[in-house]
Amino acid sequence: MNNHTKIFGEASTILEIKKKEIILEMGEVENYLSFIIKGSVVIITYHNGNEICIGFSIENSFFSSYVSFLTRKSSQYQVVALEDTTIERIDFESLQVGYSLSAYHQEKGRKIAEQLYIKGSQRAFSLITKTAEERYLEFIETYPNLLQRIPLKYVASYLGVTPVSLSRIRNKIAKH
Amino acid sequence: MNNHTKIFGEASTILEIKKKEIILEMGEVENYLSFIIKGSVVIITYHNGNEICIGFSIENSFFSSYVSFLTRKSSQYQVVALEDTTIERIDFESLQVGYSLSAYHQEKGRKIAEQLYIKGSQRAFSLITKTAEERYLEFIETYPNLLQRIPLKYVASYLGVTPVSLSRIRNKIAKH
DNA sequence: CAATTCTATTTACAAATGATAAGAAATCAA
DNA sequence: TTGATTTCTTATCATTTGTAAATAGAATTG
Repeated sequence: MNNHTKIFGEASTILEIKKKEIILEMGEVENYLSFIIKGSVVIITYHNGNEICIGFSIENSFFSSYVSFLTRKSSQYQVVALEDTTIERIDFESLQVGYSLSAYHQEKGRKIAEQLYIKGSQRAFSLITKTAEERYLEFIETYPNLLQRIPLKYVASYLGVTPVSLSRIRNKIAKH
Repeated sequence: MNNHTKIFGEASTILEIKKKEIILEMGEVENYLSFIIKGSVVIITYHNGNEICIGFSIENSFFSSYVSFLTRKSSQYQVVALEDTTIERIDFESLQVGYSLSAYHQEKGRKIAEQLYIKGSQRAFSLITKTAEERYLEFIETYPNLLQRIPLKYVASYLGVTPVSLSRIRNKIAKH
């Protein structure tokens, strides 16, 4: 990963994270906007004792507990590395300094917000319009081979179903 | 509405829309980012012949078929006025010109994207973590008295259930 | 390598939601 | 206002999904 050109410029830092390492705890304020150079992370929350997967990010995409980052309030989510992962990240203050320096940085910040909006919006669209089975097939399209890289239980809660239900869906599809 | 200070400045226009009027057709490219001065709009799509409500916007909030607006691709959504509505809106080109003129405009654009992200993200969170009943109660909290202003069927599909199911939920709540 | 822990599947039953149809209530338009 | 249309509720039955428990399979750790 030596040929990675920094996304955020000088103010950012490169970080290596081991698999299963917690990048952000629930309740903390998210202080970073991050870009994945290699690996994958999952954003999780807990509800009635169940682990619920809010979203994944893989190489060449941004992640953050972004609402916490934007609002400076404590995060509803935990962020965990699913594999050994390398990220580039910039802290909130440095980013604001960047914004204040130039329209270029403002534009970059806007485009990241827009990109994250598009991703989140497609998620909500799927949850509303599609069945669990359709969402599973869509997941496979969107994240080819991620299925082989991470535990199924995350995929299940990401799709909004239990692991048991996902198992039934996979079984049904396999029978075609 | 004469005391409305323009959000987008000179390049924007004020528009009055009658109830039930279609502001954007499905398949068209969204050319505006809009701010509601008075009234409400609903963003709709159709799936398997069913009308599905993607989201509402009410006075003092922004709306757009935003993914279409950002990507310049045809809109998956229709936008309709739920009541007689007054909006201020700016077209894509003018907004880009604004962006190119100053960091101030870039910042404004970024903040709108962030605000829309936060709204969308809370939606997905609710769909994943909450039951239909909980989402209904949350809806009432988020949009007090909107229930009295618009047809229930939109609320149902917004919550991700059928009108029949919503009716059962309301019945159950009323019995407490 | 063995033991332990974590994941995934399967089954049986319960609960929630969907589909359809019928009728009541509300809204709209002439 | 009156009739027509749209919206909302209720009932029935089918389907999906959830819960719990048992088991099998993987992965991890010492």
